[in-house]
Amino acid sequence: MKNQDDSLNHAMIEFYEKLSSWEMAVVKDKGFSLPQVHTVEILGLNGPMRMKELAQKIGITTGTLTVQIDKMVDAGLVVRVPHANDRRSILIELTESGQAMFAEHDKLHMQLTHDLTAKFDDSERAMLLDFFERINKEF
Amino acid sequence: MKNQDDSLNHAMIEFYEKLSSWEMAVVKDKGFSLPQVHTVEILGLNGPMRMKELAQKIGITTGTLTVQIDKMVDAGLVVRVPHANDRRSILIELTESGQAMFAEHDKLHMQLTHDLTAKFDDSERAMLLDFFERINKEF
DNA sequence: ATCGATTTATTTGATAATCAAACTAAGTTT
DNA sequence: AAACTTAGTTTGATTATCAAATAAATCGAT
Repeated sequence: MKNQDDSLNHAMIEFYEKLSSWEMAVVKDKGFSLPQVHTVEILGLNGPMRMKELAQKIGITTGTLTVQIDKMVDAGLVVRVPHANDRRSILIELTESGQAMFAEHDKLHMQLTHDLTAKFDDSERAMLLDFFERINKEF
Repeated sequence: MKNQDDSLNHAMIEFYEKLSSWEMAVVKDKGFSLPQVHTVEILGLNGPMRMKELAQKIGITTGTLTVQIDKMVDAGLVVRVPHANDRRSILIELTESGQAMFAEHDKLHMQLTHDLTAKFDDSERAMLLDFFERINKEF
């Protein structure tokens, strides 16, 4: 099934490109930069996280992230808290204001998700969720 | 079904974040910048495109894109060709070398897609493709 | 236990990406 | 044809990014 694999691959890439473009547009409308929103999004979904892990998830170096986090601390979005077991590490955590920003951004995503799957029936939507969860597990 | 909608939304975001992270890592390994690969990817999937359309898809201004395309022309990845009907516009088109880069990058995506859906059976994979295509159509 | 190697985060200096605004040229409208 | 809009480029300033150097904490192997 070479052709179908190709189609699936390209459909997936197209989805990624479109979501990426949507995200850029949404971010620019608000007063925040893409890395900042990205950070809020990741912390909101996964909870507090070490610098290194966060940098890997975003796909930037820790040096770059340090600068970004500095700005976000100044903006009151996140705080640095010491790591319980490893004194080299710190955890980056959303403040209440950061959580509010996550909630607001998440709402936009929710609306988008809703729109994109408007023509799906309940069982299809459940299947789509199952597919995404299985794919994410493999990642 | 508020909870399920939430789950679907977050699974979708998680997928996007992971794909985004994967893309960053892949790009950095090669000698090219993210915008360059992004451009090649979009042109490879959609064919030649005007500056404005390309900028919108990437999510940057045309001013920024002009600079990027300059570099990519120098690198031999793309060419500017005049638009047939509108002399204000130009089309950005992949060169052979650009197409080769797309093919190589696409291969990596293909491998990823394959790995992520390794545990899917044929009918599930077909359904996933159908879902993605319907979602992309709504975007 | 201790010394060397590794890991974590930060800092620094240089480069690259980005934007907004001004500009040129080509199309569109009235 | 004059006024307006659109497409792409240029410019000047800002921001993001990296690689490499640094400092502190942990780990590992003797």
